[in-house]
Amino acid sequence: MQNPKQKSRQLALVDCNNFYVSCERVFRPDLINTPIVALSNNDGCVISRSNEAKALGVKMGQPWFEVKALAEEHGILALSSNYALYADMSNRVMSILHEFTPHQEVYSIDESFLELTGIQNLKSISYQIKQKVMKCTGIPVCVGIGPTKTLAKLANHIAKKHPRSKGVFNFNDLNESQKDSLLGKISVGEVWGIGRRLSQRLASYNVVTVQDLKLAHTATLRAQFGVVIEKTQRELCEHSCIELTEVEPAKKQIVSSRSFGQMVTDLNALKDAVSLFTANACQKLRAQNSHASMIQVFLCTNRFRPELPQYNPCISVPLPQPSNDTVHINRWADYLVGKMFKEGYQYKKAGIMLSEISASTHRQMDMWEPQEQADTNLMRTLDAINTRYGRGTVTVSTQGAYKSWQMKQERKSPNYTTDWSSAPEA
DNA sequence: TCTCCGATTAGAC
DNA sequence: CTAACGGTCTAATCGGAGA
Repeated sequence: MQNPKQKSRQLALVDCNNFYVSCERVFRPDLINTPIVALSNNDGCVISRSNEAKALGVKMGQPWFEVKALAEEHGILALSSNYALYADMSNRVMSILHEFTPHQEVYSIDESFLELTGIQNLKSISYQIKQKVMKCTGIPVCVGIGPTKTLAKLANHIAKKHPRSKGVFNFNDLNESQKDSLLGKISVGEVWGIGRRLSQRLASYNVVTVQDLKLAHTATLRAQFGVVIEKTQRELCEHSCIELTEVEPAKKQIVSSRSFGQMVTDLNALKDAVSLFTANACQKLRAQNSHASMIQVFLCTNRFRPELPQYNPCISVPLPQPSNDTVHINRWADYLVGKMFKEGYQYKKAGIMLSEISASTHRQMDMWEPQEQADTNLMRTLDAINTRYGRGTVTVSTQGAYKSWQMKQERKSPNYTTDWSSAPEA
């Protein structure tokens, strides 16, 4: 029996356009019409493109060195990613969206689902959302509305793609035959949850368009592709199976790792790098009020250079008791790096993973090992300073090895929103 | 045979 | 001049080990 309330559900997916690039443009309005891209860590790959850059054929995820010639030819400007800036802009956008409904799921740095069920004149509300976000943050967004998350996502895709929609598309406004014909024109790969591999495999079953997937034989689909796709199909049929998650669940594992700007051969540099990763991972752990009881540390050589000797060691250790103390966990991490390290390899990446994560509240305390209290105060202070003045302001130790592994970021914009000294001169 | 576990796969952004 | 290719996270699934 279908719940009649569910039928009239109105879910919006608000997605920022070309988010990282748009953030950069807020502080560099002179770049409004130039083709620009933002690069991943180490200036490795293109991860955000302005419309002009897309039009010139720059692909998402493309390695920068492949794009370089094209970029020089057409004057495409590349910027190193500035996550402090993007996170800050994201927070502003998300809090504005929150003003339109109490029921919001912040799905990613640039997307939010909003429950708008029961609200009248959705079209006008959607334009108000767009305008308010633009006015208050300078970030352009598109709004897609549908009866399920999957359809809201698809509606957003349509809003982005068709200029006539002016950035807003409501799937619920269509009649049945309009829906059929529209879904028949969109390829399955555009559906949330259907990636490249699945699209390819689906094609061999003659499932090519969204409409094909909607009408596919459910039992076969499930047998061949699993439960996830069955949910997706139901969502396309307007049966909501994926709920709004308004409170972000605590992470079950926390990884902090990074490729280095250069190859690293020195043990102390590796230890230095891992100690910073450990500090970041532990801060995330404390931010969600958790403790971890398993830590894993890994080193990697450069897999893109198969002619060089390869070595990718990885050790995990269970902690005697759960911890979120940077100093404590770093002692283990440091020890593990030393244990795994072998001369004669050029290391390109390292990292730490914290797992077996439990809530701090119901942590088993070991009655024979008191102490701790002093350390948690230290950690609180550390977090406060780093939150106030930026990540990495205070770290556990670094004897200057930093520069030998530091990320390559040759094209970073200033920290406009988090650093006074970066503010443009009046 | 059942269950548990780690590794692998696929997807998102 | 050359070499240069991200980082997190989750859920499902699979195959082997052990009960």
